[in-house]
Amino acid sequence: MKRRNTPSKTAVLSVLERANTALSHDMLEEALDGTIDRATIYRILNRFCEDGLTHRIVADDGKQYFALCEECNHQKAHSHNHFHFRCLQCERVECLSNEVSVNLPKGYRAENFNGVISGVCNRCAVA
Amino acid sequence: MKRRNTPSKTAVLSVLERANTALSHDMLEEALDGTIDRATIYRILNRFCEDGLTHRIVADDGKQYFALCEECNHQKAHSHNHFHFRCLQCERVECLSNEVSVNLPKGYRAENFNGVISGVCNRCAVA
DNA sequence: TAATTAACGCAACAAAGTCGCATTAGCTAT
DNA sequence: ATAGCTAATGCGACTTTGTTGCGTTAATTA
Repeated sequence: MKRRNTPSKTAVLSVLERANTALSHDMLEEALDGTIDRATIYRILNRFCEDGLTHRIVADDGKQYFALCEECNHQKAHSHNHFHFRCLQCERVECLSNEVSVNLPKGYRAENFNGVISGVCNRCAVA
Repeated sequence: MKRRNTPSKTAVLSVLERANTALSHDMLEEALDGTIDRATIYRILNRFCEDGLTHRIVADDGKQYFALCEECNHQKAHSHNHFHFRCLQCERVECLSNEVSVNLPKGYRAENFNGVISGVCNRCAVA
């Protein structure tokens, strides 16, 4: 099952590239002017995650956000141990550069790290 | 709008007390043998969160988990800056004691911390 | 250029959570 | 005790988020 290049895939990718934030499905759908079907967008995003092109963040609003992660892209063993900040006002979800290490109790094996801090970003704080 | 003591509220509270893990809505519903209405459970849990009795964790499965936090209970200014571990096998969600401090960029104001690590817990790892 | 099959669009579905509304039942003050 | 106020409940409908089945379309490759 090799991947194919389709206009939809290219379009989603370019939206993700232009935004330097993590995007939710509905943000993408809006950016794409509703030209691509809901299910298709979800499938494209899931494929991106499988291929390690993007990573998935589940924010405290319960929604999935997708961000392409350049650093992790080339090194296959990606850790993604960084936080994301979600602004409650402008709803932007951005990566925080801080790498965080949490040491688990003995015998625990980590598979996925999901850290989100929500609040007000500096742009919205001044306004 | 003062709170009232009802059997439902007491029941939910006692289930949360007995479990020393965070529980999702459906876990509670099951533990209560379906005696309490879905909506009611949700409302009780939301009230608990408002009152600072429990805190809400949104895990990477997109579901809300509720845990009563004894330490934070008495001190009103609760930070909750600790991680939670969700086992992909037994589905238990437990608090990790490590307090984590993430320093945000200048001008950012944190309102909520939501850190979840999923993987395999020590009980399930041996099995 | 034909064959293969990944990707698409559409529709239906599932799960999680919320909300409106009529009814019930805690609390409080008589 | 008891009457009155209104918080809490149960039911149903609804929204949102995400997935899946299926028939069709189109990207690759030989």
